[in-house]
Amino acid sequence: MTDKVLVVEDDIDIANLIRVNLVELGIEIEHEIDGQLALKKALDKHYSVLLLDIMLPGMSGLDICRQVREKKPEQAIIMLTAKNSETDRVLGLELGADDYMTKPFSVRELQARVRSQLRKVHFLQQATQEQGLSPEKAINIGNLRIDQQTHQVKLAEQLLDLTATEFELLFHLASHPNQVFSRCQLLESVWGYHHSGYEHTVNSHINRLRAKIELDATAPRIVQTVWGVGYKFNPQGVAL
Amino acid sequence: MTDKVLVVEDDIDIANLIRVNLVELGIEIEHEIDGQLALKKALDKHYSVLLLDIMLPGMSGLDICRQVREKKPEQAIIMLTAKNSETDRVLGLELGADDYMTKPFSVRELQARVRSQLRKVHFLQQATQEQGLSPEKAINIGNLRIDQQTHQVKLAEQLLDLTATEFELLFHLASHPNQVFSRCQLLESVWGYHHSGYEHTVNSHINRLRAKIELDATAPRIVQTVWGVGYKFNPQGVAL
DNA sequence: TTTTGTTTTAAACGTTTTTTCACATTGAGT
DNA sequence: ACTCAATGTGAAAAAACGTTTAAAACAAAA
Repeated sequence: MTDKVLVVEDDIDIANLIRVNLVELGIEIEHEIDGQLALKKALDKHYSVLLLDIMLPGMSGLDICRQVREKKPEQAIIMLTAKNSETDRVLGLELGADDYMTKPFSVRELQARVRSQLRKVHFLQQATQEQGLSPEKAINIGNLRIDQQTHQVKLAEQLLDLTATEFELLFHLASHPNQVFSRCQLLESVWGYHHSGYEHTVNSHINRLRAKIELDATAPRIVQTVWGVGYKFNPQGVAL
Repeated sequence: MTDKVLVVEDDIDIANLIRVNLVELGIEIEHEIDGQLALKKALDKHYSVLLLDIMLPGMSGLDICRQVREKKPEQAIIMLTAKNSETDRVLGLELGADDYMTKPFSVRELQARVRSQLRKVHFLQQATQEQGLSPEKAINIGNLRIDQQTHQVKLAEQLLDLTATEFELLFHLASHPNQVFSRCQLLESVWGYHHSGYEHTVNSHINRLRAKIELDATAPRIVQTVWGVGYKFNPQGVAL
C-alpha cells in the first residue's frame, strides 16, 4: 500500500519542496494550506503521516495537532516551524507530535524523519495485523554499501570512517547515479535549502570524501567532476 | 521558507534600521560594508534579495549591480542611495536593478518594497518549479541522445566528451530542429544576455563541436551553416 | 576550560576551457 | 574567374574553474 502524507503548509515553496522529495520515496502527497480545512481532512481521511506547519492561516498547527490527537491517538504527526524556539518544540511534543523539524531542514532530514514515522506506523500495523513488511533503505552498488540506518559505509568489505556531512554527500550522490549536481544543488539537498554558505565549501567536502573512498584521489572513479557543471556519482567506479 | 537578504551599506545606523525592520518580517539578514566583499558574497551565495547602497567603500553599488546581474539574471536587486538625482535612478535601473529607494525612506516603504520583491521571487520559483515538473530532460533524435540529467551526449551509442558550453550549444540547437539561430541569438540563449563578447566566439565553438560530433567536419550534416544567417540543427543528419 | 574533531573559509596552485586573433577557405554576386 | 564578405581553422593568450593545503571558526566531548 502506498503511504499517504498530508502536508499542511502555507508556504508554496516549502510545500513543493516537500512534495517533490517525498514523491521520490514513493509517497503520495496531499497539500492543504488552510488550517481549518486541513483539520477536517485529517479527521475524515486516513493519512500515514501528518506534516504540520505551526504558523498557518485559519488555525494554528498546534491546534490541529491537539484535536487530531484526541480523535486519533495513533496518528503520526511531525511538526514543522520556522521558529527555533524551545517553547514551541516542547509545546509541540507535549501536544502529542511524534517528531519535530525546524526550518530550514535538509531534504535528507525530511526524508529520514518521514521514513522513520512510516516505519513506526508500519510496525504498529504489523503488530496488529500480524503481517506487513518494512523495506530497509540501503544502497548497494557494486562493492559499495551505504546503510543509512547504521550510517555506515562499506567499500569492498572495508568499513569507511566518514563524517556526517561526508556521509550525506555520498549518500545523495549515490542515490542518483550518473546524475550531475551543481554545487548549489548539493548545498540545497545536503545542507538544506537556502543554506547560506559558499559553494566553495562543497569542493572541500568532495575533496575529503575522495581522499577516503577513492583508490587514487587524483583520478577519481567514484565521485567524478563534470567540468563547469558539478559532480556526479559514477556507478562504474564501484563495479564488481 | 526563511528568506535571506544581503544588505550592503556602510552606514551602520541605516544598516541596523534595515536589519531590525526586516527581521521583523521573518527575514534573515546578512550585512556587508565593503563593496568588493559584498560582490563576492552575492555571487557565491544565495540571497532572495540584494539591498545595495550606491556609495560604498571598495566598489560602487552600481558596479556590484551590473556584475551580479551578468551572472545571476534572476537575482532581485533593490538600489539604495542618499542622492535624489534622477541620473542615478535611471542608471541603477538600466544596470538591472529591480527597484530603487532614496534615503531617507520610511520603514513602511522599506518593508513594502522588500516584500514586493520577495513575492516576485517566490512567484518565479514556483513558476519554474511547475515548469520543471514535466521537464524534457532528454532529447532523442535519430541516433543522437542528449541527457541533461547526466550531461551526457551519445551518438550511435558512442559517448561524446563535450565541454559545458559545447553541451549547451548542441542542446539548444537540437531543442529546435531546423530552426536557424543567428550568432547573436546563440550568444543570448547559450551564454546569457548581457554577454559582452564577439560573435566570432560562436564560430569557434561550433567548430570544436563539429570536430566532435560530425563524421566529416568539412561537410557537416548535423550542425549546419546557413550562409549569412547563422546555424541550425539538421535532424536528418542523425537519422537512423 | 581544554581538548579534540569537524566544518567552513581563504589562498596558492595547476588545469581546462573559453576567447581572441591571424590567416585560410568558402560562397555569392559580378 | 575575380572580388568581397562571411565563415572555418588552429594556436596562443586570457579567463574560468577545480584541487589542494592550511588556517580559522565552530561544535562536541572530556
